[in-house]
Amino acid sequence: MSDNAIDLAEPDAGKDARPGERRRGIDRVIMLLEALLKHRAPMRVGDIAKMIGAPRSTTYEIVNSLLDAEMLENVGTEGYVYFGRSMHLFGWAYSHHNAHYRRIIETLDRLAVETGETVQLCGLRGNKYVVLDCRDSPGPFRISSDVGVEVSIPWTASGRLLLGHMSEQELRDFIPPADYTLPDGRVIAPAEFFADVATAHRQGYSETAALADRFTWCMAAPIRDGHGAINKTLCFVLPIDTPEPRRNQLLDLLRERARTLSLTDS
Amino acid sequence: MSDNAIDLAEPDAGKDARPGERRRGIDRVIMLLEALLKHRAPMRVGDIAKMIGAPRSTTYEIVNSLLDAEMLENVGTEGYVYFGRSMHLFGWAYSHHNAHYRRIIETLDRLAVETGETVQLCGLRGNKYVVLDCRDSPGPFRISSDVGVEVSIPWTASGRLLLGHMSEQELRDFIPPADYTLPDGRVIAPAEFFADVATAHRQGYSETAALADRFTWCMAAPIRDGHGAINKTLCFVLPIDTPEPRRNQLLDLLRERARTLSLTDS
DNA sequence: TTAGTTTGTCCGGTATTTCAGACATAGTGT
DNA sequence: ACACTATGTCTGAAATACCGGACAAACTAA
Repeated sequence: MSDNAIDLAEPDAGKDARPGERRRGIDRVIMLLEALLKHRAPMRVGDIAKMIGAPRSTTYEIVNSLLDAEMLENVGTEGYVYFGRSMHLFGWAYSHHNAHYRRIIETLDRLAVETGETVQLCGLRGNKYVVLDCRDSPGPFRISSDVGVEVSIPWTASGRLLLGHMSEQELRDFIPPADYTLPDGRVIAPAEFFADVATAHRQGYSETAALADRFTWCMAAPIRDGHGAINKTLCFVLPIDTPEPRRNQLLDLLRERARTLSLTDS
Repeated sequence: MSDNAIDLAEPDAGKDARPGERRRGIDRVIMLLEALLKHRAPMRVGDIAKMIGAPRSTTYEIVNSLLDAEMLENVGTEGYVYFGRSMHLFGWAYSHHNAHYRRIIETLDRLAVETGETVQLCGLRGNKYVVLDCRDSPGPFRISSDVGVEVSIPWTASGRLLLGHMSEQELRDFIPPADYTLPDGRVIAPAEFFADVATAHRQGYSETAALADRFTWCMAAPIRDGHGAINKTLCFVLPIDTPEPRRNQLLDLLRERARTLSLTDS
């Protein structure tokens, strides 16, 4: 209890964790990996068991299987486990299975080197926004956000682009109401957000200033797949005081590069 | 049958695939992911079922669960699946969970930029050698080897370093006899290999010329963990005709950088 | 057309796995 | 010393996940 490894403060905790319920090993594995990703640090088996609501004996069994497969590995002196080498290889295979993704990563690298700013590749995961990859600005003011951490869509510029294909009703159904509340307590009016989405769709880019936090100016441009759909965006995270001429210059660059990466014009 | 999606030509195929044997879902999942990694391309559910020796109905069930979790995703028009977005995130979390790995990757980048050669980060996976990450030479002669593909240890320079802590008897037990046979049919004498391992251990680096293929000169230097053990190596893959002065210069650079990355001197 | 193959789904039975709980051991704090 | 908590392993028993097989639909080839 000294460290709060378990955060049961989740609003939706215990959603269907009725005790005495038997679950499949596969589902346990999925929950375990998601829990580990959310926690972002090695965990002990006991804490994993509590976090995913599984019996300890079952958790040991599963963890040992995954350790054998190197999908997890022991870290630290004892008892802590985290993702293993196999996961790296699976993830690498995912990233490189098509030439398109490789081109995107190269562009990300080039943008970062040329501008010295923080650049991100963003997408959706379920009804949340995630950073898929990033290159942090080398400057002293490092505004970094971790790859893989789920963020409410309305907090982000990219989110406005990624939802451009949805009708207002679909948006209403898709976004959890709680996600309109910003970290500092302010609330975005849904109607305003819907208008932003429509604007982003029309303009082909999106910008937000001091939204998720007070210090950043974000701009995002869409990468379209072969069907014209947007499921990834390229994005700059700038200090809020970046002068307007430079912002515009960066926006043009971002849009041009994203257009180059797109597989359709539309 | 038009494409050979299933390669049952594996020498160890059907090792324990006695029909009528029931297996756990978890084990099926592990086998499935390994199969996908080995195949290195999207596969159809039917082919996966054959490759891992599972009933089709079971395979559909498992694949659908993994699709829901985004650990797999549909690719192409229909029926093909490959690793999904979640895998990328899990793998990314693995790569960055400690500062040490990040430093290693930065060094890899720098070495590649500075020298223009192919640089690799290598390690073991079970009793095979794998490339964990690489930066390919930008030149016209691209000697690339895929991340994650398992290779026989005796074929590699890094392998000789990674086994430095083993006794001759341990080496005998560890290496499958078939792994001494090179791709072109030549056979490495085990005694010679054991001597190489000892030499590499003593020298603190290892070199091989025209071993796994006729065109490459490989050199590897050890990255030691906090206990002095070697579980990763830094490695150059050079064209075989690289002049000796340059080779020596590169070897010095490689050894210096690997030493910098090591957490112990030993 | 027919015959053959593959895909995706569904269902009932049983071999197996998950579960709860106990246990020894180790650590912590008073 | 004590009480308390957590770890890792084992076991019996019951719930159920996996399996085999059947089925319709789609596709191919002759």
